[in-house]
Amino acid sequence: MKNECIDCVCVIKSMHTLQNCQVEELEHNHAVVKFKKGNFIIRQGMFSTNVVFLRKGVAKIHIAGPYREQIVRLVKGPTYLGLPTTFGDKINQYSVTAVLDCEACFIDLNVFKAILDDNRNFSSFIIQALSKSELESYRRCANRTQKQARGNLADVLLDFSDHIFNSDEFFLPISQSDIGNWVDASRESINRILSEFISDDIIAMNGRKITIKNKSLLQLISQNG
Amino acid sequence: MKNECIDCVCVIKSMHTLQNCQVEELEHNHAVVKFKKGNFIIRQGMFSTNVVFLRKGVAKIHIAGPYREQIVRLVKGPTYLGLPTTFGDKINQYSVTAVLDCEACFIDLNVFKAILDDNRNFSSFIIQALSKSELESYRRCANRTQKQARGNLADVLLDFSDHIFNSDEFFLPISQSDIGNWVDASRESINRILSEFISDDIIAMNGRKITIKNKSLLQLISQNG
DNA sequence: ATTATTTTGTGATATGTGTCACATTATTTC
DNA sequence: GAAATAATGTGACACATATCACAAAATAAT
Repeated sequence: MKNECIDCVCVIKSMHTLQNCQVEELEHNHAVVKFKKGNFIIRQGMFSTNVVFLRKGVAKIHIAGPYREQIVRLVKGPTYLGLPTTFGDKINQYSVTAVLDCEACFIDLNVFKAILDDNRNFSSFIIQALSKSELESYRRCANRTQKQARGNLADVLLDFSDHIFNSDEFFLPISQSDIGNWVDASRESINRILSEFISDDIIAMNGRKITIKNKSLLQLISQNG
Repeated sequence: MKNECIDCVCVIKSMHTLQNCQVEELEHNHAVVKFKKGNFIIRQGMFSTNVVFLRKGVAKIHIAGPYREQIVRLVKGPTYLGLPTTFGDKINQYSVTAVLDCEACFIDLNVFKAILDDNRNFSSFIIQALSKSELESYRRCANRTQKQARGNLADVLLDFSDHIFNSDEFFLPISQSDIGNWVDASRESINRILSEFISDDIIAMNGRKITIKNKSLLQLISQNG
């Protein structure tokens, strides 16, 4: 358990000025928790005084919409999870659920803030992370609304392949209805398009195992709606 | 021109620790520029070493999508404009266009960063602003995708009335096609729904002047899709 | 003022996808 | 390992909205 924080990516990245005493303070004010897939890591509406750092695993961020839960993004550790939720309010503004087994580090908010105050590199690291994240949501917005289901599903598959699993062969971590919810399509549409992709020999499916067989065509579909 | 920065909302908010020398440094490293409606304030793809603070006016943030420009949000001064764009990259990642006459303050990025480093209150103010902004985009995402055109248009009208103009009577600052683009509907649909709202006596229109006549009904429509 | 351009208004039609319905697997759960 | 629950497959159909096609206003440009 020793030196856990030292190994944390975000700590490493701002190591040059994060003093040993600060690392130690982190060390004594955090708790590493494991989550099996399907479990909540952060729950909308709950009171919280922690910052959460996702060390390992994949999780979905979802928020209560007017009718149903809406998945807004999928994240992969290592990354901070609860920054936007934690800074505005002490009540969590969205939920995070593990879609694969996860390991998360809960840091006391006050300790986190104190280190943020003491350490300019750390705070600028956080500012950059938040900025990137917002940019990403702009891009997603532009993509999702302009493409139709085929293109968005292609995007999701490419995202899994390129960013989450770094392989052309992977197990779908979420159900088809979740994919549908995420890209704003019905479960049935996702299913139909997947079959279509299979019969067009773009992918192969074996249960939830997906093999991308024609990536360039998939990229084309992703681009052309 | 003196004491311009002192009057800036963001400066005021972090005044307790922003030292006079810092304000002065801001004072000497910024430029206030006026924009007529329709003009670019920030242009995607352009090199920039400034942080932009929108002092007055209303502007739209839009980003190049796969097919067309996509409006992602409307903002009203006073607010920072280019934070996400400026921190990741020196190339602007999206555009901002004045939809009403605007007044923006261009601050040198290095000066801004230096003050950020020196001033913990200021940087935590920025972190909070970014967090809020990201939260907002989650919420918008959940709303837009789950509601249909009527509900989204109702949202837009309420947003104008409640947040931008603070009045039940206002001039639409953007065209119907822009509204359509923003809420992911066609110009024609927006037009038809507006007519519907008029004949249902929910709003009145006189050119671009809108009068909300039945706000509670509008709120109902906003909630129920 | 007169032309050019952008916005708005409205029908007719096409179409992508949602919804419903039900059968068939997988996967939990006890 | 049986029962219960959740996740898939796939057809038939409905429907919200996009698209196309023009006409009429309203703005902007010369």
